[in-house]
Amino acid sequence: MDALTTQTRHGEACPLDTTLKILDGKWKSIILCRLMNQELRYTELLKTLSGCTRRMLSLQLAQLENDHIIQKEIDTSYVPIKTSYHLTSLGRSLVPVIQLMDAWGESYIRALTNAADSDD
Amino acid sequence: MDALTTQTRHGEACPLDTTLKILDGKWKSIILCRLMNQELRYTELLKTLSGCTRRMLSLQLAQLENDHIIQKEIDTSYVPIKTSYHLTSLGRSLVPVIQLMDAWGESYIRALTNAADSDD
DNA sequence: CAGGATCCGTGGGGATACTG
DNA sequence: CAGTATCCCCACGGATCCTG
Repeated sequence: MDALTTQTRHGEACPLDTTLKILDGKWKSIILCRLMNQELRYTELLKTLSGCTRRMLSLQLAQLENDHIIQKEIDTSYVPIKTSYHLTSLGRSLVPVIQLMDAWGESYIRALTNAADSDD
Repeated sequence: MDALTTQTRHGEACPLDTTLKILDGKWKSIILCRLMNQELRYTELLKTLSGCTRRMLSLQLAQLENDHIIQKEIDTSYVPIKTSYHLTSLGRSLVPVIQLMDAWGESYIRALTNAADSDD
């Protein structure tokens, strides 16, 4: 538990905060969900993220790549350049964490729903 | 894995995103770390968060309370009002999630450190 | 002691246009 | 196709002051 007592977001690295930083950002988590089971192209990804601008997608992808969570593959062999994104091994190691967070979110939502039901 | 395919942050609830929203905020995660093993007073908490303004602390605490993660106790029995904060049962259910995220962050940092070492 | 109200700056993100 | 560059706005958060 001592590792959790660090200062956070203002000085030295706190492991928990590192994780949050990597996951945070308007589209990071859903992008990771999308890439969890498959490789995807930039435009493919964009189409699955309704509401996300290209600028935003670029920024989020750049950050994830910079954090070594995803990797970009560029195919310049023919004219319309094709790029694709897939998880790195580090990115894959994040999957169980994401799954637990997702599971907790689910039970949280359920708990609140039940509480609301039994309330009024 | 289907639960992870929701749209995120713009429409209906996505469990993973729910978790991120609850944890996100400049001081949320570290506040939870602080309250993990003990109940703390407002000022006590503030002292452990160097750089956090009182306004910020109030906002973060209000959000956590609103999300039913922490609970506030007010003691009006004597003049300088004393309030204290502690985790709710929902908040306690978050602890294992936080621990996994922290553990992953730790291994992530280690991985990057090693990579940097072997690099240059 | 534990906040709330107000004022204000600044940077995150949208819209749009341009490029290899 | 897959981005980058520019402009611009508003919401987040700091500083300061007020209150039960």
